[in-house]
Amino acid sequence: MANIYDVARLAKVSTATVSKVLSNTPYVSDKTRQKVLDAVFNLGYSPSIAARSLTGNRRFVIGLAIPYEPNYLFRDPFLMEVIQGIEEIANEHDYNLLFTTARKTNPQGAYSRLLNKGYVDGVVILETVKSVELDKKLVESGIPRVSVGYSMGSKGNLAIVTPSVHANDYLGALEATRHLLNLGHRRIGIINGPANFMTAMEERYKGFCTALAEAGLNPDPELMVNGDFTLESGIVAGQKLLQVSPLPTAIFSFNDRMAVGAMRSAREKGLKIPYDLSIIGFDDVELAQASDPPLTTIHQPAMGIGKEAARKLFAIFNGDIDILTETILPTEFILRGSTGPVPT
Amino acid sequence: MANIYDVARLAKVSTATVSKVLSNTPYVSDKTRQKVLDAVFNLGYSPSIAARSLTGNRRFVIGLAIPYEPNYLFRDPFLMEVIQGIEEIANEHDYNLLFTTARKTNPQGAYSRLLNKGYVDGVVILETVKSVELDKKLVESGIPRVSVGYSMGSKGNLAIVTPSVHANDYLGALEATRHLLNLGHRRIGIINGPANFMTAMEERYKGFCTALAEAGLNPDPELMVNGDFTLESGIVAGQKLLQVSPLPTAIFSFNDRMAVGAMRSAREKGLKIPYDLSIIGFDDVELAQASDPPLTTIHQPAMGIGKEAARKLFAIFNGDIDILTETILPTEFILRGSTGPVPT
DNA sequence: ATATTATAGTTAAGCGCTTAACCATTGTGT
DNA sequence: ACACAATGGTTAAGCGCTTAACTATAATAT
Repeated sequence: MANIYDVARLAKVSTATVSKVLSNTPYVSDKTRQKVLDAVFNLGYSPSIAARSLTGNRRFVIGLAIPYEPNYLFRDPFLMEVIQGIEEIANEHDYNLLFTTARKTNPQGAYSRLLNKGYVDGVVILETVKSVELDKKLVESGIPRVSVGYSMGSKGNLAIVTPSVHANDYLGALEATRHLLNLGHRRIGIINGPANFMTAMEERYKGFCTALAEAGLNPDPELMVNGDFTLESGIVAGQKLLQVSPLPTAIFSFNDRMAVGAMRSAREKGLKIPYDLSIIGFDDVELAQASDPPLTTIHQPAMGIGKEAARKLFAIFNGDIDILTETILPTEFILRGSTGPVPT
Repeated sequence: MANIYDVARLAKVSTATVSKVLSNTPYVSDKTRQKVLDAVFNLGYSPSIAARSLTGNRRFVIGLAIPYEPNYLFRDPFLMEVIQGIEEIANEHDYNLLFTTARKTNPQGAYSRLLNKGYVDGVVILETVKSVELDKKLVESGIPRVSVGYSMGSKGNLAIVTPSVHANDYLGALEATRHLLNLGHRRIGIINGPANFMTAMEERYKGFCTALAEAGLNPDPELMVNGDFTLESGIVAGQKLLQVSPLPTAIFSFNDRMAVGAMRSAREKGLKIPYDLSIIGFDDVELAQASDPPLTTIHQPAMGIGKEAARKLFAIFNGDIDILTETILPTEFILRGSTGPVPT
């Protein structure tokens, strides 16, 4: 494997010049630059990050801190799309992604590697409430970080400690609920995420409540069940909701997969969607288009969220950002076939 | 952040001794060992991997070489599950995963980073035919590698150059096709992957042809269309197949997502599944259970494939494996509701 | 014409670690 | 007693890169 000396020798320049060319430092003539580039090409040279890192600079790796069990992560198309967005921008900058998922066993172990200076230049955290602790460690370590989700600041009254990117969960849920209310629904079941799992779900719940309040309604605790975002949990949740009496006429699921699960339970109960029961989801993943009927849902710009988060991280690297920002991306109401007027 | 000199100073020994203690080299007295350990603890010291790597040792990172456009990758639940399996085992060994996807622009660039010594200890390749070139480079670089898919050896008559792990695509497809044939279907459309994309698809096609041959049939070129694994491409493929005359009575899609897409086109054409048209998929991803009717399909042990691949890589690290092995995992026929007797 | 600045390149120190080569004890067999 | 090994520890080179400090030349201003 060629190193920088080989390149320098072949191009008949010093290693410093090679280094300059590679890092686009000015004050290198086009001729020299070309010589170096040719040598790089001919030798198939690419710098060792190990050595690069040692010098105390960039590692060209950004960490992805995932406080989920990998099962959650990899099965969740929404999360995957977020990651795709991150990867997209990272790649533009010639960066690689380092994955770290949480583990029941030795949960802090994986993270400590992330925090270890020398591993990554920055971290994108996929937020859950559980990440607060990680957050603290990151703050201490001083590693640039961005949260996909809600920074601590938007939670309690703490100062914002982590710049964050997320969709407008509140408005999205508000709109979803209003849609159902406009269709005449008054008993609306909701399928929430795991209790105390993430702020986003709390925001959606708030949006839901606000819309109800607008219609002079109060949330009925009997009509809320928790799932774990999987389709299976949606089936169970749907079954639970469909044995409450009087029956809900609509279900608002906080993600699409559980919504599709609920559709399944409804079908098994002989209910026709949307005639007997309306169902609305959240996220707008591929599954939402594939279901039968296609799912009315709230679109989240998943890829955009990921890209935004990555861009923000790079902006922090460059020092050209107030790092305490919170970026909120709009959601979009997507009308498909799973919602209809309340049955008479 | 403390470095090894700080530890050495505090423990009143040389850095060499600290290094020995940390790497469990013999010939250090218990007393000295303890002094060093105390110093390490008090300073919260942990060695910089950058420096460690420079010296030519382990990086605790394995690379994931993904010769797909990220769009393919992240939207493919099957691939994601494979990766989850890899991640699972990597984590057990305290390793992290480094992602590298292919790019139209500068396609070799991303990889060269992977190959760069100093980046990763080993590589898992998600195989496509396109990866052959990468394969060669990896062989040259001598980085331990495992392919999820077919090694070059199982393709032409080349010697096996990369240990590999994959499902028995041939038998899976054979079984799927036999199932349709047993139901009386004689005109079977197939939705293949992108042409010349990966060996796995060729194997499935072979299995399909063999089953046909058993029934005394020949594949009809008109009844094969290519998709790109997405649901959308499945819709298009379905439309194409459903305007061939005489109409196929069954469709075998080489993955589930396209199968569900084809179900959509069938529905739009007013065909009832499985009464007017049988559809069978491949993979058995979550979507297969969620579709209506649930999809009959061939189960691939995606997570198992990933785990196996990772285990194999670690075995190579330890030197306790004949690295030229090919591991084939069984598929399983999953009967659900999308296939039925040929319409009369 | 001279001083100044911009441009183009080099030299060499050092990032934090591992390890071969070396030195200094202590223990063992004869 | 002495040679010799086993044990416990140190010194210093070097991994491949970046970058501050420096030199040299060309362009521009005064």
